[in-house]
Amino acid sequence: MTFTQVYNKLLKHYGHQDWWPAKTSFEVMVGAILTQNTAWTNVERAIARLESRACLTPQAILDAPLSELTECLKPSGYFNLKAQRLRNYCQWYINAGELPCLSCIDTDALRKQLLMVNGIGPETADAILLYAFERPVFVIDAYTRRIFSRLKLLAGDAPYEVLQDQFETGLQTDVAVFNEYHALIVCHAKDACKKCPGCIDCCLSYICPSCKR
DNA sequence: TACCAGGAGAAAA
DNA sequence: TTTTCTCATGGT
Repeated sequence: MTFTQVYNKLLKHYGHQDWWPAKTSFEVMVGAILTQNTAWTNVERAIARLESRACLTPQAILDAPLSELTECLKPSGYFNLKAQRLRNYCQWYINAGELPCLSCIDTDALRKQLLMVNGIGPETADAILLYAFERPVFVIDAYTRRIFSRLKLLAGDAPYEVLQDQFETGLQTDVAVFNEYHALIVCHAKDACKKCPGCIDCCLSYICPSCKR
């Protein structure tokens, strides 16, 4: 099976996902940081708290007392860590001139800048690049490693950039496809057999070796 | 009760 | 250089 064939099967099975679930590009950025090792439902609560306190702008996040910021972030877990990471990101974002200036920067250069912000790793940087800046970069997450190593399309333990390169060369360079594909992978992973975390359901013609479903 | 969730960075080996 | 530990809440 090829990357394109998997994509087509997932799309046919689950339909369009309409990602990223956010009202603004800055909200996408905030969500990308808050979702680190955290279920999205908890991130939604934290974002709602930020919004209710008018803290959903970069300057408001920097101006808010740390205690208020951590209080907003509590539902998403790691609140002390994420408060600092969010502030680091907002400081960089404002200094860099925000969306109008950053939109003019080459994707590779922008990615390097993002990775220099403490708290922004490869996956978070790529989620921001793809879903907020609409750049054609493929997001590799734990689900992608698990599913595609089981399909024997990837080596699950390979470095992040190696896997990303394999995806990007195996697909047409298309922001819309990269956007949809990652969303479908997450959707599929959540839908997979609950008794056997990580197994792949029948829509990919794979029988879980543990549960024999 | 235990485990997992849309990771990243620091510390230890 | 690679592996392990820490951060933390909420749902199942």
